[in-house]
Amino acid sequence: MIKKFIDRESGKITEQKVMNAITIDCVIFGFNEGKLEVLLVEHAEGISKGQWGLPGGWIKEDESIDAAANRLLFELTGIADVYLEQLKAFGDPERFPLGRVITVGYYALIKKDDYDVKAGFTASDAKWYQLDEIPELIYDHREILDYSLNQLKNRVRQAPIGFNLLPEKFTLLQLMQLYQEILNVELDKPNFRRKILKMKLLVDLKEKQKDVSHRAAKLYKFDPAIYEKLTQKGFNFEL
Amino acid sequence: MIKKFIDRESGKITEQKVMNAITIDCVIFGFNEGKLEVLLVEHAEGISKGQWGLPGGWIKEDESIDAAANRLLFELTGIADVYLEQLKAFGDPERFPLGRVITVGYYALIKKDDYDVKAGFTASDAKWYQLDEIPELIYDHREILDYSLNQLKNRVRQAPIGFNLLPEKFTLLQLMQLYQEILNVELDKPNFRRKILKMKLLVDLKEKQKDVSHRAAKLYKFDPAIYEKLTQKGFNFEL
DNA sequence: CAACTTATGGTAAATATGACTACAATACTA
DNA sequence: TAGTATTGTAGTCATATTTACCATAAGTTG
Repeated sequence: MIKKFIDRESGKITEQKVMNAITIDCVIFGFNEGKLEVLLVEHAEGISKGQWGLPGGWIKEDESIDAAANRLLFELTGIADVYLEQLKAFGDPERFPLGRVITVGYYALIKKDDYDVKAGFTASDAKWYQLDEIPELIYDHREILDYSLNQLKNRVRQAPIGFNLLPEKFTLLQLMQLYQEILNVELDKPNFRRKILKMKLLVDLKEKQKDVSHRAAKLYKFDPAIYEKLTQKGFNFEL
Repeated sequence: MIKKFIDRESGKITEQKVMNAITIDCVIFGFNEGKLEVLLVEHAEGISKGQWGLPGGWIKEDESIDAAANRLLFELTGIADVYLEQLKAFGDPERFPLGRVITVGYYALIKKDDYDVKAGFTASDAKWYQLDEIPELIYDHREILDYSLNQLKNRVRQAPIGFNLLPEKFTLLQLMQLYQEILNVELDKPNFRRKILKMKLLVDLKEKQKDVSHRAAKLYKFDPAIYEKLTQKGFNFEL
């Protein structure tokens, strides 16, 4: 695409090729047995055949970026209606070997129980990886992944988004372990439970765990409506 | 740009037009007499002639997004070497009336004293606006501005970026007023000064204000090198 | 010098944090 | 069935941090 540029000072007109291709790449986080995991796909064709990367694809002409991210997420993994937030645009001219392509990074938080996302659910292979087992990734996907991890660490302390990684009903210990894993810290059980409960953000479901080989813990759920009300009263989630 | 899509399940191939134009728009913040200001430009030509908007332009084929943002900032305002950070990509299909254009938003923090940015420094008009006097803006620029304000509020509490809006040498009261304005809160002078000084982040310049009609305050400066050292020791800026 | 403005230091109550102890409930196992 | 292991839940207390003040110092202006 050729575009004319007018120099404001001299009035000179120059022509210059401008950017013309945009994709979306999505970091999908899951939480399983105390470990944070990321869903990666193996490319089945093209120059990156056999290599692992983030699920992604092209944005269509008539859809918003958010819509494209949701569509691609569903097309590639069957995942829908999840927490999905844009990270930023990545646009190093050399990031894609076959030409200039800018990509918009997203990250999703999913309840792994809800989606039985297994290897082989699409034509290309797909697999959950723990953070310390991530293979080499194509293009700048490692950079996008690292950026998303950092973003997750920051956001999770400022907003109640961690719940998106847990089942609908969860125990306080599960919640604490989630934060321990994401923030990479050790927390004190009694102190953590006090801090969370004091926010009055969680709904006590008056239910207990079943089929556990120890004292069953109370189950709670997160209610966005309650959070909404609290924020309107000036409440600020902070961990 | 036409692109082929392969449906992973059915193997069907469909063709679809994909995105093909990207711009950059930049929210430039300044701080003057206790008020946060934004630099807007009046479009001199085209369909939006006479209307106000954020300074911006096209990304070139061979430059990174960050480089494009820096270049445009300089071309449009003469501003260089300032704090400049990407917000995110904005891509509603209807955001630009003449076709599908995605824009990458940036925000810059500048020391107004350093740059004598006045109306008329480019062919199109430009002017600083206080936040409560912003005129109607073209396209989705109001949305980008609102997003940047929110981002600024969040970032300014987590990282020492506020100094970028102040002169090289500043007083603690100036710093406090800056935070009051950005965060929209009232702060206590003695408490604020203690909190900041305890971080040992500021360099006491052993100088005082001059030509003020009251007791002169000590001048301080922010030293990025000190901040660097402190963060390596595990220090986390937080206000 | 008095009145005024801003800088800066001090202090005490309230709140939050962090470390630790104790005990309750359940299930497994010997 | 008694003991052991595991996790859940409650309580305590010292310490650190925050917040809301009061007081005084150092200048400027008339």
